[in-house]
Order: sequence, then C-alpha cells, then structure tokens
Amino acid sequence: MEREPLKNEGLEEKSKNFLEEIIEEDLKSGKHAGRVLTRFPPEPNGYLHIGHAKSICLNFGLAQRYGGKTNLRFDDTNPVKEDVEYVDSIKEDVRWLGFNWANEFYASDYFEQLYLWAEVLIQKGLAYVDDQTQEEIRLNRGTVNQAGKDSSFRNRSVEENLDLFRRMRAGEFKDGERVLRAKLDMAHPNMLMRDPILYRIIHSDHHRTGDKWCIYPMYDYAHGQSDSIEQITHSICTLEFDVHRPLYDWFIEKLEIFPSHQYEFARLNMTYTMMSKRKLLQLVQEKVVMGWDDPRMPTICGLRRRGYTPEAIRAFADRVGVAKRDNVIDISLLEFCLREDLNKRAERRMAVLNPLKVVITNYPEGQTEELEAVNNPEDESAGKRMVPFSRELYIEQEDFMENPPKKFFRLAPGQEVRLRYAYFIKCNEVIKDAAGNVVELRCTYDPASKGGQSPDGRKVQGTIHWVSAQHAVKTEIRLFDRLFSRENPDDVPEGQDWKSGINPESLKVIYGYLEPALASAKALDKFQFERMGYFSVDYDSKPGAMVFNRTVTLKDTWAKISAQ
RNA sequence: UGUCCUGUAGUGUAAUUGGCAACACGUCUGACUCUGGCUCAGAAGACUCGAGGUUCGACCCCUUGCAGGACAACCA
Repeated sequence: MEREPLKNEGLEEKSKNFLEEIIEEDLKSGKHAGRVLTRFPPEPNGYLHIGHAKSICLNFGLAQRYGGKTNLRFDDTNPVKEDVEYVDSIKEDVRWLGFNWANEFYASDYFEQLYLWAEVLIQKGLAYVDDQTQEEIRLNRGTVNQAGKDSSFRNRSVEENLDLFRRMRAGEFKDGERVLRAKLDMAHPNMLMRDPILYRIIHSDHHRTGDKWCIYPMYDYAHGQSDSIEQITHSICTLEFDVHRPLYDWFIEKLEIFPSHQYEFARLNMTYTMMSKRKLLQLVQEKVVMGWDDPRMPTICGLRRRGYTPEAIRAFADRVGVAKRDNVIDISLLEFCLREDLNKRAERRMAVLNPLKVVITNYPEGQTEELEAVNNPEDESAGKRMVPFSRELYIEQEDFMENPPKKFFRLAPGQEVRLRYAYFIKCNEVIKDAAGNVVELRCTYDPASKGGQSPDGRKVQGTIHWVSAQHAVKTEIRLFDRLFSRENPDDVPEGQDWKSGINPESLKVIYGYLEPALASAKALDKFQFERMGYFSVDYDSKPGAMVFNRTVTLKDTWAKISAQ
C-alpha cells in the first residue's frame, strides 16, 4: 500500500502478452513448482525463416524471462522428408540469433518409448491396426459436416492388434499396408479425433536411426508425448495446431504421463514475403534464387547474408508482439528495426554506385591529399580514418541535375555543394557525349573550405559523397528488391501460378567505386555507404574482386519530395 | 452444413481485469544538421465488426447476428 507505483525507474513496465500472463499465473499458483521449460521443435525438412525467428525468440525469450530453459527438439518423425543438412543449418541459425538450448533432443530419441506406449494403448483397447487402404481411410473419414464410418477392422481383439502391430514393427508388411489408429470417435465434429493414425509403415532409412525402424509415429502421436517426456511446462506453437490440442491432451490423459500443455499463438505473416517452407524449397530447387541463403529469401541464413543482424531480428520479434489473431506485419517494420540497429554500429564509408566524373580544374594535377573522415557520428569510439582526395573524382549521377527543380540542394550548373569531409565545389561546365548524356563535370574548388568547413560562414545546402577516381576500388554491388511484387504473394489472380508474383527485378548487379578503406573488408562486414544505404560484404567477395550486398537503403526523404 | 479460434487508427500490439482508448511502425508538419540519414518538437488518424441487453458506467459481461481464419496427408 505504501508502495509507489514503479514509474521513474527507467524500466517502464512493458505490457504483458497473453503467454506471459499464463506463465505468471502458473508461477503464482506453483503449478510446476516454479519451473518453466519450453522447447523449439523444428522439423528438419527446410531452412528456418523469419517466422521461425519469431517462435524462437518467443520460446527462448519466455524461458529466459522467467528463469527457465529451452530445449531444441527436432521433430524428425518422417524420414522421407528430413535430412541432416537441415538439422545443421537449424542449429547454426538458432545460435546465430543468440540463443543457447539446454538440451538437443530428437523425437527419434523417443521412438522406443513411443512404441511401448502404443502397445499400452492397444492393451487398453484404445488403438487398433487398420488394414484399409489409404484411399478407404480417407473416404471413411467423412467430411467436416458429415460423420465418418467405422473401419471393419475397428473391433479386432487386443491380442490380434498386438500381434499385427508387432509384425508391423518387424517389417512383415509393405508401406501402406496397415496403420495403427487410435480408437476415438468416427463421428467426432473435430476431424482429427476421427480415429487418427498413430503409426504408418515406411521402409526408409532415417537420418538418425538408420534402418532400425520401419514404422514411424505421426506428429500427433509423437509431439505431445515428446513434450511430456522432457517435462515441457509450456508447449508453444502456432494457431493451426489449436485443433490438435484435444488429441494432445487425450494421449497424455490416457497414458497418464506428465501433463505438458499446449498454447497457440498467431504465426508471423509479412507483406511481400513468402513464408511457406514448401514454396521456398521450390524457389531453391528451381533456381529462382541462388539458394536457401539468397539475400532475397526470408530465411535466417538469407537475412544473415543480406546483412541483417541478430539484434535487429530480435528487436523485430519483440515489436511485432504475440497474440492469437491473424496478422500481416508491414515489412517496413523489419527494415526500421534493421536501420535502427545498423545506424548505431555500422561504420560510414563513401561509395559511388552510379559514377559521374568530376574534374576539379583548379586543383593541381598529380596532387593527392588525405582528408579526415568520421567513422560513425553515432559512436565516437569508432574513430576516424583518412580518405584520399585528388583532381578527378566520381560523384553519384543522381547528385547532379542540369535543370534542377527549386528544392534540389545538390550539384547543378553554377551551384555550389560541399564534398563531404573535403571541399566546396562549384560546377562550371557540363560535358556531354554525342547522344547528349552528361559524361563529365568541370568544377572549381575553394581551397579555404578544406575539411568541409565554411571559410566565411557561407551556407551550402547540399553535401554529397564522392570518391577519388585514381584511388577508387571498383566493386560488384548487388541491389536487392522485394522478391514478390504483390503485397500478399499467396493472393494469386485466377488461373495464375504463385510464381507469377515473383519480381523480375529483385536483383540488379552494378559496379560501383569504393573509397580504398573498404578494400580489406571481410564477408558479412557491415557499412553504411553515406547517403546510399547499408551494405554488407557477400560470401562471394574475394580480395581484388569484392562483392557488396545492399542490405537496406537509408530512409530517403528526398525521394518522397521529388516524387511530389 | 459441423467444430474450434479471432475481430481495437493504415499496420501491429496495449488498456491497471467494468472507470470516458495508449504505445510503436507508417503518414503529414516544423526544427536541427558536413549523410535530404540520425535526433528533436508537433499533427492527423479508432464512436473498439453490427444490433440488442445488464450497469451510474462496457473494448471488457450476456444474447444474437456478421466477417475472417483453421481443420477432411499414412506431412509437421
């Protein structure tokens, strides 16, 4: 009562999401003796994407916040789709995002226990072996508004079921010949409760268990029990599993095992972004993109290669929040989080993407000088560097206009601008080629403005970046744009393929000029090219043949103004 | 002709659990500036899906509509 509301303590109380509320209630009621154990359960059949990042941040974040732990568990119950390539990439991505799991588990670790429990269900008369074909099972399941029909094998004796199930395991039957089903209710309004399949026969090697098994548990039969075995307290998954929860609870109840609980949240959707693992796989297989880590992909490895930081992704996951309603996040929020992070840590450099030659006519030929430039105005500890200046420079084509509109603060005939960290220059002459294109500018500089200082207090509205022609490092630069041109890539016009939405101009390769300080940059190094955006060194980069990826442009107010 | 989930500014997420709707992104002003970046100051924008009801008082509770989503792989 005499306790003041926590106000000016710097840690303004952030509102809780519904999962935090559930956990806090559980903690208060002593539900699991104060224990919080979550799990991140990917199927190793594809690469993780930004949607998974939300789930990872949620599961690990929640555990961290409440003094708990998180297991990484591979849901590897379908050998035909899964592969070690994927488990390796998943581990790398989770680590890169900045999380450490308490244990690395596999659903396949539990195959024996799961099998034993299946026998228990058979003994209890709660499971039976069905000989119907896949087609018959499908037909007899009914539809959403029509009850299904009982299988004629539904009432086999416990002994017969046990015998058949053991022979399934022993490999006496071919793929698809029989399945083990739970005996629930073929008329249940929830389709998943209509005698779901527990085990199917697959004579296929498993990436971990090899040829030890030829029967494999289905998701519903494996997931909840795996949670239970690990004593997961809060099993958090996406909304589409909501319908599975009654089944999840049913197995735990009938088996009388640790009561893990499932909670569902709405998965992440993002504008202009494809989240379907299946379709992303297709893009890779059909070589629409360079691979899973193509910088245009929404995969974690793609974002990494693009130049994203784990901090930016975590901040994003934090800002999108968690709830149960369907949502579509504007991709500009992701970009905002990225810029916010990069602004603080990326060192600034100058680079000209579309060069226009400038000759300083009153600057001595053959002379070179070094000018001091700040590495990061947001971080003094980043220090300074020297940038070479000479008579011939490159500036950005778009920084010159022969007939500028009123608010154009850059270079134009007779107009003066500041070359960042260098001098004021004034354009005197415009040289064109036969076709009338501007190919060179002749300018004069004011020696008194060295360093970019105004010698007499005179104001120059514009400051542009530049690079000394003789010192410049020519480099490949990959400019990326959104992979899909439609805001919702799944919203495909009638009669068209979803791939019709792919943006044909999502990758543009150009050659630009860098200031020499950039020549020694290593893969994944990040810089802000002043006034142009954030760029990151690509894996393809080699000494002498550098490759930069444009991570994201800077916010461009001028583009808005000039577009009226 | 089903079962379940969900409806709050353009987009997300809040609202001390019944006390006259907040924060972020985006948008628009303006200031500052050696990045048309950053930063700073401000503005517009929601009668909380509709209709009833309970209550002094409803985003919140009740009734009833409507809308969106999920579920009919031997996928997860």
